[in-house]
Amino acid sequence: MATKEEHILLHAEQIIATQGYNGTSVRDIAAKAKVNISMISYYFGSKEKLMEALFKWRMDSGIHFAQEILENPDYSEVEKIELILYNYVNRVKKLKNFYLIMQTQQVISQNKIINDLLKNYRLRYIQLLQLLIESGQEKGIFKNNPNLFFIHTTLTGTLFNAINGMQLYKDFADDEVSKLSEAKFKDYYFENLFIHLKSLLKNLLGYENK
Amino acid sequence: MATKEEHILLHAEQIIATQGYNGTSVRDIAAKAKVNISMISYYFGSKEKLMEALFKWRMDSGIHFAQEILENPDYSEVEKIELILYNYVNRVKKLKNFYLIMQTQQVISQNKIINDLLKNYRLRYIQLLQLLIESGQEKGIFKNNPNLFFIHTTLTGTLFNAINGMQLYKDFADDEVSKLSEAKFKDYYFENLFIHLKSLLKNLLGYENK
DNA sequence: ATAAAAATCAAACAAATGTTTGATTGAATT
DNA sequence: AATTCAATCAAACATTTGTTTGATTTTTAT
Repeated sequence: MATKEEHILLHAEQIIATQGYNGTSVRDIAAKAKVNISMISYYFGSKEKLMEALFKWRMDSGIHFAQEILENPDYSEVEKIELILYNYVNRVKKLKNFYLIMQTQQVISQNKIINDLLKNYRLRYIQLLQLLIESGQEKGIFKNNPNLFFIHTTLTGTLFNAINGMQLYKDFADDEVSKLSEAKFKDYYFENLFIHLKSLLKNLLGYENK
Repeated sequence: MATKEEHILLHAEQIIATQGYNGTSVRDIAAKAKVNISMISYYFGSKEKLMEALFKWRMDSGIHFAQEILENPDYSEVEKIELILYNYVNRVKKLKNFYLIMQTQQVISQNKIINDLLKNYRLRYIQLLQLLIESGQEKGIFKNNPNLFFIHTTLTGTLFNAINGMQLYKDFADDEVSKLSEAKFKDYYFENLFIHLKSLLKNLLGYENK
């Protein structure tokens, strides 16, 4: 994708994340990206197609990493699932704004293309988990047989919900933590989030620490 | 609250849940509720104040039940926390549409009153969990000391995310389940969701089955 | 039955919306 | 240097938006 389109998408993402798709006008986007209003139609065709372009752009690179980990024979099942989880957490941390948009679009999107992208994203992630968990169960590494679908619901739900909760977490943290810089606090927050999610997985699947 | 206002709120809730606040016009609401457009201003003052009224209306009855359970000396900590969880799950099941709205507003709301309501709702729930967990830890019923904030994030996140996943779950379920009626399937889904959440809590807090 | 109050209505309002137009500028190609 | 193509712009467009108006109907109270 050309650099000008990315420039617009980048700014659109920021503003749509905080105001929502319907709460953001093409004039808002144009102003934020410092381009003429007509450039949105010029580059994307319409506001709706800009949104579709944003989703295609951001979701493209999504599953590849996890797929590679899954096929790598050098890792154990425990290592694989924790690596995939770690990657997921870091992706959400890095693409915070996009995952906020995903969260709202999952509820209210009427756009078929976006709905299909969202559905496929979920399906692939669940199937990936399924392969990994079944493999671990066969080898006796995972002792439990939990509900696959709800595991995914919990991982994704916790991650999504955690993005909204960052500010509130600061109020709960002790003085040391709340004095951290914005970036340092973000690191701290997502590190603890990862630890929490790891412990969830460990209990759900029933495996021992390495 | 008078019955006519409730009538409007009820229909507004339905349509805002599927289209979002900004994606729903007062004409949409008026049409759905079969009232004249000007009735929205007449009864609520404005579209925004209608939204505030919806939040006040639905969130009012929220925490009372949990508070009563907490103060009841007849229950053990394990019973208390599972009762509160059960009540929470059923509330989400019953007020599905409102919790969908909550989910999106948590991300994009610019309304101070709604933001404050949402924040207080979270805070009270976390504090309630804190009291319960500390009490259980003192008595040695809860063996672990997990991150309180992230427990709440997981419970709420799982529940919220589960609302969106209901349809997808049907695709994963076996024939028997997918043949169920809409209402029966909803019962089945939320029952399994409750079991899943209970198992999460049990592992996180570290207690044994009754 | 009459007066007062509450509820409903179609119509109008200004403002904001997404998109298109047609002219103008800039860069690349011949 | 002339021509072609891509990019940018201010202005205009038809709709849709939330809200208000002022008249009319319905309900309530006297």
